[in-house]
Amino acid sequence: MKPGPQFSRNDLSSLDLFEGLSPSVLDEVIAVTRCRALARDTRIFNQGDGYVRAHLLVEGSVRIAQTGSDGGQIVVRFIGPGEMFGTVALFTDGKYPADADTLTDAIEFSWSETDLLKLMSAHSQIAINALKIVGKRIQEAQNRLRELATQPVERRIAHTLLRLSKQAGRDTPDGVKISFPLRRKDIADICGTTLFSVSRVLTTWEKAGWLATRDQHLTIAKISEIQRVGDNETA
Amino acid sequence: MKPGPQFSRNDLSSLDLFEGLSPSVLDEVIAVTRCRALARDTRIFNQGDGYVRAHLLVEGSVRIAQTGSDGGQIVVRFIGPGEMFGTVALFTDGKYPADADTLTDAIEFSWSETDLLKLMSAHSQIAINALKIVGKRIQEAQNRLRELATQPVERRIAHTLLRLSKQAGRDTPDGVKISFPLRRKDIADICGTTLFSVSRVLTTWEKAGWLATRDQHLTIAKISEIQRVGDNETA
DNA sequence: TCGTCCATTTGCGGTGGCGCAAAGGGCCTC
DNA sequence: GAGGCCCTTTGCGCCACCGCAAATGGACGA
Repeated sequence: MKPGPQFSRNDLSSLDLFEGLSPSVLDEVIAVTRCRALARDTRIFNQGDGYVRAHLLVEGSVRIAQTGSDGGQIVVRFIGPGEMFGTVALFTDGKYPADADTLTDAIEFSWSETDLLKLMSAHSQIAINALKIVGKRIQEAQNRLRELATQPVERRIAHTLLRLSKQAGRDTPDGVKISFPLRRKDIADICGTTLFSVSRVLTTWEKAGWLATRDQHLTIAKISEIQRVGDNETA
Repeated sequence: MKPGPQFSRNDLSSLDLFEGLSPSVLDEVIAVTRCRALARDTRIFNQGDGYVRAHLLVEGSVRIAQTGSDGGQIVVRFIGPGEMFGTVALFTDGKYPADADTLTDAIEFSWSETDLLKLMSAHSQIAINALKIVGKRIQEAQNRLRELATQPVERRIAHTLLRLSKQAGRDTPDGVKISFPLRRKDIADICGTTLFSVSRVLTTWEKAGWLATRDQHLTIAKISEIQRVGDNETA
């Protein structure tokens, strides 16, 4: 195990990637795990970097964003505690396809490509678990593609908020609070529009009392209303 | 091996999914492979179907399309010989996320979820190969997302044609011919626009002598021009 | 308490591309 | 060879959405 905050088998066994592994295998994993603490607004890796590792966020939040050869940018996804990131680069061309930045102070585990490959070769369960994770990501990406291609901005924003509250929502007295710090620009980059359009829509919803923004954090008071906008065609 | 056209180890060993396997393992695979011949315009599986198999197209072409709860439809991808499809459903919720239709007469291999899972558990190389395949798909999906979110229709169409010619292009005296039968509507559903817009753009390009449509097949005479439209911002 | 910085809001104008309707144009069937 | 079917083209009007500029509003630091 490499330097960093302490952790135990339990920290790993609860993760999707290492589900169903015996304690001795977990120990093997731990032996090659690197653990790091990261400050807020740190670039973890750059799009195009060649020295690839698989990452797992233990604590905090991370934004994965992709920039095109023109300036065009999208947020691929936000990462919360317990989620993997930077794994797509593994086993393909060996280059990260996007940038990763911490939005808060964070703690991550990571593994080198070769170490992880050895682990997967020896323990196919890990590879199968990884397939499950990547499969879900693909489904999500395909749904976003369909939304982007067929639905108007308002619906897309609604779906984005619903997805985010499912991923990182915490119940509070005021409603469901999304635990990522979100700027308008971030939301725009997720659902493929401009921060202006997002601002207009969110302001409307805010005035209607459906949600509130405080301190770069969104709290949704009336999920059902958002859901209605997302589903129904007659806004 | 289940009934159907004959095939041998060689047919499998050249496939990405079974790369690097020993002959004896290939025999194991063959033992649980189902092979089918399919007529043109056959529905292979429906979005939402629960009885899931992993598919591999040996010959012909298949369109994977997703329909939303509203009528909105997108083409997720076209499948050519040697490519896998319907694999995302495995290991996730066990339901196909899209429809699959043959565009031509076709031959496919397929495996049941449980058989494939057994194979992967026993031979981690298969699982790792699958990860590579799925990883590429995710990268492609992310690139499409960015394009859809940031680029105007003309550029998206250009990129779509470039991708298709890379995937299924064959050199001919007249240029690169895309071996899928493509209707305007298909192209529109790939790049998130309407068949009208596609028609307008393609007509322009056709008049410029950059490409030709014959018999539902596209032949690109001047790839470089298409490339220029795709890359450059000043059309 | 004031000034600076950053994020957000809001107004206004322009337009890309959608939507529909109607007119071609192949191809197949009878 | 006449009719029907499907795909495509083309014209026209319109509207959702973008793009910019300027105003507003906190948060932070001196």
